[in-house]
Amino acid sequence: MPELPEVETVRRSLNRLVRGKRFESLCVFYPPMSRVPEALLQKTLKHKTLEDISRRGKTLLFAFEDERLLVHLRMEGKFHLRTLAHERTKHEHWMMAFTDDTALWYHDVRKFGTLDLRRADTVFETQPLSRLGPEPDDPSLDVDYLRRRMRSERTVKAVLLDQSVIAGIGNIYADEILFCAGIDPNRPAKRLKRTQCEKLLACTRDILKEAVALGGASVHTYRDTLGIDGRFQTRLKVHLRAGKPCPVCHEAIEKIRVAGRGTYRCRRCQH
DNA sequence: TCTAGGTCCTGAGAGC
DNA sequence: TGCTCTCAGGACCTAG
Repeated sequence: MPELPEVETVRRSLNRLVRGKRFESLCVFYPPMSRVPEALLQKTLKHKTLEDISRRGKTLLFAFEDERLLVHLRMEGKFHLRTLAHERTKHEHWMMAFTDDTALWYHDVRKFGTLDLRRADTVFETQPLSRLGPEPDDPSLDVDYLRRRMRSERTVKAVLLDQSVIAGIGNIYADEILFCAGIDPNRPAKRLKRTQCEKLLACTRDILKEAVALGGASVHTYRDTLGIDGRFQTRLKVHLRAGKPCPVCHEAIEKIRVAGRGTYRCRRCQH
């Protein structure tokens, strides 16, 4: 599933493929996916130039001059650049055509992805982006902030997955970050000590930075826009490794359920 | 206000 | 072989 590193990889690919193209039309084949009527998208974006594609958390922002098209890939969303003559396949749910007879097709087996529209001057002041916490590399994300947000009855993993705390962390990286920090995902967040918050923050930054550099992790069905696999999956130490030996102590990795999510941990290394 | 759980959705895999 | 059931999970909504 695309988390921050995978969405960042998609963003970079899309910038290479479609930046500078002019909007011609947009067709939504599965209406519940779009929070804006198709006619309004057409009217608002018509003849505007796609100047840039940026990212906030796991959301992609297509900058069409003074408008922002917000795309969330959720579980399985991916893009393919095709010609206008392409025949729609079963899982392609919307398509954005450009004036050069190319089109960006959105493919999503589970239909969880979303499409939204905001004005550039208010995009960060309105939901959903206004709810997001700092990016992992944001200087405002420091130990004091993290300790404040960890004053919760919830488990550490639930807090890490909360996008209003840190934007961009999903299930895979939450498991890897907690293993790196030696923290049990089931531990109540409020019981973390300052040194553990420091370690958690350092691991968050290190792991996400490395994952971005490697093009994300190709697990489940994720591939970037060009169909190229990421390489971070070879660095996963606990996620999807139930029953396999811990790379540190060789105890078997166990799979449990935390915050409603399948969670992998080493009982011996994580406390 | 905070938290947990249900919901959306489809394909893969297990079990019979 | 074919059917049914369960599981996977990000974000939003609702109930307690």
